[in-house]
Amino acid sequence: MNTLSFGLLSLISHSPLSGYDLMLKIQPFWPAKHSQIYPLLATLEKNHQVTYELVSQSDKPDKKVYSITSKGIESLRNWLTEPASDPVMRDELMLKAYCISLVDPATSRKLFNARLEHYRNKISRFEDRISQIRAASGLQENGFPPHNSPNFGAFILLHKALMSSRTNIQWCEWVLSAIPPEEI
Amino acid sequence: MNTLSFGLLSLISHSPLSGYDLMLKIQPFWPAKHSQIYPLLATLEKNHQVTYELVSQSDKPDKKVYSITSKGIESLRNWLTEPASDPVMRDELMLKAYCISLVDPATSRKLFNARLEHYRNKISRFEDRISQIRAASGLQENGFPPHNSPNFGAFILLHKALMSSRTNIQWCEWVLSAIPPEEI
DNA sequence: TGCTTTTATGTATTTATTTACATATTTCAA
DNA sequence: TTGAAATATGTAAATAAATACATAAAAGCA
Repeated sequence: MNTLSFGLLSLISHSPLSGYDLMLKIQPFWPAKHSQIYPLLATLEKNHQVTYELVSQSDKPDKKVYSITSKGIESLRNWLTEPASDPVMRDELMLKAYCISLVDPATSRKLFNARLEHYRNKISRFEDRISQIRAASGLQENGFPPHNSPNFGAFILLHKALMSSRTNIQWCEWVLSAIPPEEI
Repeated sequence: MNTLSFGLLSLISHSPLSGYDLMLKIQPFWPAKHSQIYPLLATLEKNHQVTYELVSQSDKPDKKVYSITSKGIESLRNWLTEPASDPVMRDELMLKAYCISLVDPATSRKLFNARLEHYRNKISRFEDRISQIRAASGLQENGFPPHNSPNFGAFILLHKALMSSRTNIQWCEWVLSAIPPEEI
């Protein structure tokens, strides 16, 4: 069973989800296309880690909603006792940054401004969802959901995403401050 | 030509490097095994983006040292004008964090303490290398290498790595502060 | 009515990446 | 002196991931 399979199990452990919903929801943590997800769900079902229910929808196409089994929960508990492998980050901008001195300041600025936009767009979504969890859990300023609450995981992940985005924005702005302004 | 090929070109554009050196050097930006790198270098050479020189060593095995050609530089300049694709981050700890409420605080702590160690180990190496560049370029406190200097790229990348590591450490410590202490 | 988008699920093919297999030299430690 | 580790280069096989192919229902628009 590969990491993505455990990731799907992890999401399903919170609440039943369709393959399509899983595909959308797992993107921030472990990007994957639906073509990778559907076959893994079929395998998880074959191994009795999950079950699914066909749900007819009148407004949208029908779907399969997957739920975790007790065997699936057991798999997750076991997986959690093993150390997490190192994170893998692949960012084309890093490779471009290394040889950025080959091009003019205008070309350079474009790259970092685009990335700045990328992170700014993400940040507002994270802030909204943190507020939602705070409200739903009745938390004050610096409060956490309890460690044994399912909200704990989502809460700390949103904070990580928010902190990382803010740091990346700071970095982009710092880099842009060192690129000479375009002359007119 | 894929992203890794451009990454190799980008590193070679600073100074000639062997396949083995490239493999070691590219890890922080675009992890890759030597088995992926050697065939790409052969293709780059076939397309006249790089040339290599056989270098005999008395203390170590002989090696092929690759240098960039003017055609290679042209490829890089062209590539730099295209927008950088979105960064891809895959972190098993994020998937584990999402269902962390399934396990006891002790198991939970182990995961985050291990990750804390991971980032602390990285941070000291980055600080050392930033000092090296500062000294070599004769820079003061808040100074940058000039935008058209090859050092500019390495300098901003090291700062990004340092800033990200610090943020990740803060996040791990913040999470650990919310996990109940182990009872004895 | 025909066109696009979103939701929904799947398979086939190609590309990217990892792991394993293979070889060779030097240094260092048990 | 045998074995491990680092340096060095390569290929083969397996797995992971992306792209493309395929179908379909509903909604909204022109």
